[in-house]
Amino acid sequence: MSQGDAGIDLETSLGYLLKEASSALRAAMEAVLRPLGMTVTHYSCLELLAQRPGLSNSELARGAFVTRQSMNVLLQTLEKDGYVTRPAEAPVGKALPARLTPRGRRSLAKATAAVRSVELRMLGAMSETEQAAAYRSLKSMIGSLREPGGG
Amino acid sequence: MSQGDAGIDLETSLGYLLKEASSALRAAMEAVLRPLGMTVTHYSCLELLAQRPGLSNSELARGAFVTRQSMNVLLQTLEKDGYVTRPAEAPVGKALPARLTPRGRRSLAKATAAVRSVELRMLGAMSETEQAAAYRSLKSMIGSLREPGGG
DNA sequence: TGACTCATGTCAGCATTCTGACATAGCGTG
DNA sequence: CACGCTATGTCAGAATGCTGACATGAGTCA
Repeated sequence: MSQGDAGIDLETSLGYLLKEASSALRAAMEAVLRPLGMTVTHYSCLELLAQRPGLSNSELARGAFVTRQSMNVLLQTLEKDGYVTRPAEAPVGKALPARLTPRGRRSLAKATAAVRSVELRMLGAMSETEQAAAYRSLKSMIGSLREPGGG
Repeated sequence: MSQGDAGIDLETSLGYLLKEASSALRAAMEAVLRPLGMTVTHYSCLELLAQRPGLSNSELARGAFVTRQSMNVLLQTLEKDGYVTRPAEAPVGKALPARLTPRGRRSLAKATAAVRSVELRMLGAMSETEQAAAYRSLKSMIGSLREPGGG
C-alpha cells in the first residue's frame, strides 16, 4: 500500500484487534449459551447479581454495558420468569435492589460452567506471564480511554 | 467474596475486561466520529475499502464484524450518498466489488484522523514492550476462540 | 423552607442489527 | 451435461438496543 500514514493499518491496529477479539468472545459465548436459552446480556445480569446482590437496575446496566432502559426490559422479563426479585417499594431513594431467586441461581450455575469453558479456552492459550500481561494491557487501554481527552 | 469458584469473578475475568475495553473503545470512537456524522460501522467500511479496494459486500461484512445483510443496508446508503461505487453487473460471480469515490476518500480522511487520536491515546498509555505484549495477547485470544472446541 | 442538581425507574418511539428465506453464480464430481 | 455444494446479493419480518422524555427521591446550599 502506498497509503503510508494516510490510513490506519487494520492489520496492526490495536483497536481493530480489540474489536476482533471482543467479537470472537461474544460469538463464543453466544454459542455456549444458546443451548441454555440464554443471551450474553442475560447471563451478564445474572452473574453480576450473584456477585453483588442488591444491585439496582442502573448499576446492572453499567456493569453489563447497556443502557438503563435496555436493562430494565431484561429485568422485567427475568422477574416475570422468576429468575430475580425486586421489592415493590424502594427501601431508599428510587433504586430497587434486585436479587437472584433460587431458580435464577440454578440457571446461572449452568451458564457459568459454559462461560467458564470459554474463559479457560482463552487463558489456556497463554502462559501465566502472558496472562498477566494481558490483564495489564486491557486495564491500561480501559484507563486511557476513560479519560475525556477526545476533544 | 466467599463465593469461591461458584462464579466467574468479574473483577479478574479476562473476558469481562475484554468486553469493558471494547466497550470503552467503541464509546471513544463514537464520541470522535459523531461530530463528523459518522458511525463506527460506517467508518470501518470506508477504512476497509481504502486499504483493500474492490472488497465485496460479504467481505466488508466479515471485516466489520456484522452480517452481510447489515453491511448491504449500509453500502446502499453510502452508494446513494456518493461515498462508494459498485458496478451494476458483477465482473465475476455475484460479488460486486466496491470502491471509494473521491468524496468517500475525503470523508474518510477526517474520520481517520479522529480515530487515530483514539488509537494513539491507547498506545500512549503503554510502553513499546507493553504494546507488543498487548498485540500478542489479543492475537492469542482470537486464535483460541476461533477454534470450534465449544461443544 | 425552597430551589437547584443529580441519579433513578419507566414509558414511548426510533434505529440498527439480526434471523430466515430465496434466487443466482461458480466449482467440483460423476 | 446433471447434480450437489458453497458463496453471494437481496428482500422481508422480528428482535434488540438506543435516544428522548417525564416524574420521583435524595443531597446540597442559601
